Amino acid sequence: MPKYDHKKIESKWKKSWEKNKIYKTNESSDKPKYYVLDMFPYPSGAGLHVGHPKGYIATDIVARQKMMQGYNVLHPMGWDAFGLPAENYALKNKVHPAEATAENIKVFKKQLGLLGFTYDWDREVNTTDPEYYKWTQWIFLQLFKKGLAFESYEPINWCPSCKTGLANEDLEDGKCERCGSVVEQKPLRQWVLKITDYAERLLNDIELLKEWPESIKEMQRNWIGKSEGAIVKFSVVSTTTTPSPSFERRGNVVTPPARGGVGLEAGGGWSNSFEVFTTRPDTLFGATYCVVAPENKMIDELRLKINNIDEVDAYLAQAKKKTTLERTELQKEKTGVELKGVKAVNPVNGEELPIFVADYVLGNYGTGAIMAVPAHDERDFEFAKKYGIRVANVVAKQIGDRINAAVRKVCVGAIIKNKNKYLALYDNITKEYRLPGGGVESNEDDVSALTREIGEETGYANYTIKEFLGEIEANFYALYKKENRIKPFRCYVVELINEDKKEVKGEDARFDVLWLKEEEIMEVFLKNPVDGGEHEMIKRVFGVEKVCFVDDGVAINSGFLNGLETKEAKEKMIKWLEEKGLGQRKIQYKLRDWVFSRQRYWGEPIPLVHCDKCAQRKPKILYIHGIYGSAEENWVPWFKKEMTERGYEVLTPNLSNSESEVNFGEWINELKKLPITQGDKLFIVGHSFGARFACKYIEENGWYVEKLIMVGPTGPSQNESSWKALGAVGCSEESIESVRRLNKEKIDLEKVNELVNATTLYLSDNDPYIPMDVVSDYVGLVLAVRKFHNKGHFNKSAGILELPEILGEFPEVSKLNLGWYPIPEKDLPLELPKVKNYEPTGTGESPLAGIDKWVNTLCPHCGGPAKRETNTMPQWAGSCWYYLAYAMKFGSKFEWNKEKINYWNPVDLYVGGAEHATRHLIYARFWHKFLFDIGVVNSVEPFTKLQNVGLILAEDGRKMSKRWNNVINPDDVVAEFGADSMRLYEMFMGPFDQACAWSTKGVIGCRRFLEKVWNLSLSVIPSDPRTSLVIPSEARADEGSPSRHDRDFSPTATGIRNDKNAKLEILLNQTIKKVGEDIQALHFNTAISQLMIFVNEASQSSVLSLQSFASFLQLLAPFAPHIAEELWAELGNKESIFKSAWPKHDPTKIQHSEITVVVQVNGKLRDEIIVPVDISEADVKAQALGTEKIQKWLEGKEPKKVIYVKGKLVSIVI
RNA sequence: GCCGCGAUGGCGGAAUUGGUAGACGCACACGACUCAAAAUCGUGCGGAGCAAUCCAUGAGAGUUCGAUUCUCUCUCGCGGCACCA
Repeated sequence: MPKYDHKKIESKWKKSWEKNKIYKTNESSDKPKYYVLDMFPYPSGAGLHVGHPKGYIATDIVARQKMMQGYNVLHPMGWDAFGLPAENYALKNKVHPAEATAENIKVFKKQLGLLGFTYDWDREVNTTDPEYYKWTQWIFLQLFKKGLAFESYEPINWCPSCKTGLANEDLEDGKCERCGSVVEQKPLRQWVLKITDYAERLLNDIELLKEWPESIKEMQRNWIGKSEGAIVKFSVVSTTTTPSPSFERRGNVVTPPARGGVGLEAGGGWSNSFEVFTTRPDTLFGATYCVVAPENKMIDELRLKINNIDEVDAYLAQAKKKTTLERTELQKEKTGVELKGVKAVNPVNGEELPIFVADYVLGNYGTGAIMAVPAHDERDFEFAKKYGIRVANVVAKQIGDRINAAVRKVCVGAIIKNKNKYLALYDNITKEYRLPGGGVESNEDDVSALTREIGEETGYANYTIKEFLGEIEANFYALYKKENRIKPFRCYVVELINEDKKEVKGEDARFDVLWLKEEEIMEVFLKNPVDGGEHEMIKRVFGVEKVCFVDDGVAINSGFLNGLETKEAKEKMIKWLEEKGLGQRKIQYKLRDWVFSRQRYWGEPIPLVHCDKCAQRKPKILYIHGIYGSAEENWVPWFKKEMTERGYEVLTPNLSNSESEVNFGEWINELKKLPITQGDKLFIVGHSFGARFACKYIEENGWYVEKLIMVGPTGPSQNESSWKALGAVGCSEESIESVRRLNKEKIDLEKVNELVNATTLYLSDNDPYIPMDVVSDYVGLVLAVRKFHNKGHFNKSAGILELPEILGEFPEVSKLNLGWYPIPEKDLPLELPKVKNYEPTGTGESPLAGIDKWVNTLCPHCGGPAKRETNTMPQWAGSCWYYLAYAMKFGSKFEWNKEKINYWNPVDLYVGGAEHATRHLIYARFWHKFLFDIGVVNSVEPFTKLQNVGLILAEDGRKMSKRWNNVINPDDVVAEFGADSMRLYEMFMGPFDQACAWSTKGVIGCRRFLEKVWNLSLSVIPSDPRTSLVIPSEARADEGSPSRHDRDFSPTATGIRNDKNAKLEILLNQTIKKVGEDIQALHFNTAISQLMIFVNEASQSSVLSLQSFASFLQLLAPFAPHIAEELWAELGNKESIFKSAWPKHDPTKIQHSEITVVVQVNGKLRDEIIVPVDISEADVKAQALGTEKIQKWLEGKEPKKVIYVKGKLVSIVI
């Protein structure tokens, strides 16, 4: 047999596998499915280095093992090919990005091919393929239709070098993640995805991700950044007496939105309130000033009331110039300017507080304004110190538990001063700080007690008592004595005369005497968790609150909150605010909406069209009243006024209310006369009978409705008592009969559901006509149900003349995307036009904007002239759903085949770099949840198990990079040592998820191992005939019977049966067990180590059977597929090793009949004994005690205790 | 600053329901084979000591018969977030 020639073997088997399509996967299989996925690569021009394939090797190993274990395995590969680098490369080299990408993919594919992966290339996907991005666009359109994509003009992060807007996730330290340029804030029209609507679910469902690394989950939690707190409303008063001139806008001010914050009074007055967000509503009494962010529009609205507006403007201009980077990184000192002439009124105590503008408050978090509580917030504290603002302490440290506290005798304590330092004692036993002092004995006065204590505890003898600070009550847990205490504590200031001291003896020697500076001693005591009165003493000596206290504690100086712990105080304050209408509970997230447009060429076109004419049309609300109802009663007039102010057109037809019966046809006819046309943003509110009728109307009309709100709707669940109640208020029999009739008439709820984007149902617990049960009448609709208390039938007889809750159902008009229409789905994909000039413009316009022929189109709605959206999607779009695409591929096309998608979904194992934690992995989870919501995938989460790949560093320990000239190319490694050696080495380097430096010597070590295997085969496989051992594919290794084989080389037949043989058999079984388990756990390094142990042992023992060697090859096959396949064939097998069944270990053969038990004396290893495996505890103990060595260690003493750990050790305690 | 993770021979690393620390590989040393070298095979390989034995898993303490594994404090390194109220 020839020497191990990797080149020959590897090319031979690659061809064979390809030809026989052994990796071809299909869904028609009765085997269980297993979906292993790699994060698909971005095909860069540089090609692969050895680090890239590490993850692919791991998935390949798992895929091959799973195949052998009888799973139907999907292990695909594709290309994430849109994005800036390809475009930049193309620009530089004057080739079209499509061509450059195709070229790069070719190189990548060839490189990957060298490593012998199991990809089913028939399922290859490429995000830049129009057939692929047809579906990226389709998903975007679904998001658009559900109101989750909206047009925004807020300033966004703009990279001046990449010339495009970026999402929050695309920044690193305020710099562009791609090119490192400092990002600017630029107001820009853009498309934004409302990922924040999913924030809560993205956060909660992290719980479901049991098999994700904890670190990634933590990063996602932090990124989502949930904070619970409250919104508090502060009113603003003017302190200037000069009457303001008639209101006039200055400068280029954008019309303020109606949302939150400051509103203008109708008469053109000035703003009179603003809102802040806080997580510490319990500290409201401690607010001593307020801060608004420079971006906050209230400054403009207040400007006529601000006396120092020039100074403020200067600050705003300066703040605007600062980049995000400067605002965060160069944050050394906080700056700000007071808005003179106005004051904020603290709602809880009416105090007038100064208002500042300062850029330490962010415009895009919370409300862009804060209440500042310097005593309990580090940042506010810093700012307050700088500007000399009052600090008001309203939270005290939580001290002992009063209930179980022992009242102690009067104590004295001292702060000892020496020059500018102060003395603190550090207790080495309890690890706490305290001040010298102690109890006053019955025969002492304060001074003698103090003198005694200072002497005992510090040793100092020469000092004068300077000042008595008064008595305080200290309530605390005394660690040293382990009890709760309350003590009257009398405080003195003492000054040292000189440092002469006596030795400290006895119990008091446990103290270290520390001399601390003012700041240090405050730090030590004000932050010390245990406080025996020191906190208060320090405050009295140094003046109040020079250190701010941010922890939870007990409310003080806080009116009705006094004495409550932080948690309770928060709750009580929120309740108070809500009752008074001065604020409400609020949950805030750090997660920002996803800026989804890029002003570049190489991305998916956004499939929307804008029609100026249609944009002029207001969104419409159709209100349908109930029987005997009208549009002039109940809350309708109020509602009409409110919504008209918000920019909606509210249609409230009075429908014919015949005394005898309602004529559906007539109602429909009357509604058809209303000025509503297809394509209008239409909202429908139906009350009572009007609600059910609304469903009927939608069904017949067939137009798309943004939202249907059903208030106390009639339904088949209404019963005799509701009819009676109706009769009682004078409803005629005929009318009741018509309601009954419509209730019975079938409404196609499924169709209604398709036409309506969202449905909400309002019910009241004391509605005389509508029982809560009507919910079940509408289960066909995906609806939100809101149950109200005590609102009757939502009419004037229940006293309902306003229904404030309903206002929240309607989005701001600016988020309704007026004038925007999706292109019809049948026209997808909207292909990226082929152009000559795809350079970014840098103006904020996409290069596509310059192609008139492409831009100008017709409005899908009115048929008039319209323009296409010219921004493209970000690189992350295509990767949000690619794992589904592999299951959707049919030839060169994709098809949303739910059955096939759901066969594979979710991904069982997903392997990739940790750098995607807060981008791809959040974006993909978001899209997946959305797809679940619209019913096109069957799981809430896309990836069951996630595994991070550790980086491979260069041999010098640095990152592999052209710059350092330390890149190792896999092609070279494969050529020199073979793909099998490289695969083996990359898995052997260390723990899979850990970074590790490349070592060529290490590769050689793995190569040597494979050569050993090769040589082992020489000694095992008889040279002739070659068809010596065939293991049928369905055979299990552990049940293979000798009769199935052409020849029998089993140990029994050859007559070799000895110790060595049994030993090797046990080792093989152990190896089968360990390798199987280790692959499962992705502990490849230890699996390989076990394989090495087996080969070392087998090489030396010369009793290896063919059968055992075959099992070994099966274990090796996932790691080193080529050599394993070659030797497998040498054994005479006609079918691929990957069609064979993964070996199973024999549980009776993993343990030797005799085991070594070690004997410890007092925890130290002293001897070992060899005993039968089934020895009894008594016997093993007796034997252990009996050995010569142990007898020597016992020195005749009786053992106190003998512990036996089964099969491992005996521990003797003497 | 906050959050998370980690620290074991000359190097990569193994061992955690607490039970023989250093598996496996690399490097190194010696020996065999060879005229010689490479390759290969064999032996050794944490430190100290002739040895018995002692010391050793970042440092210090604690719990335990017994700690790399659990608890506390600290140091260093890596990753993430960073004025998010």
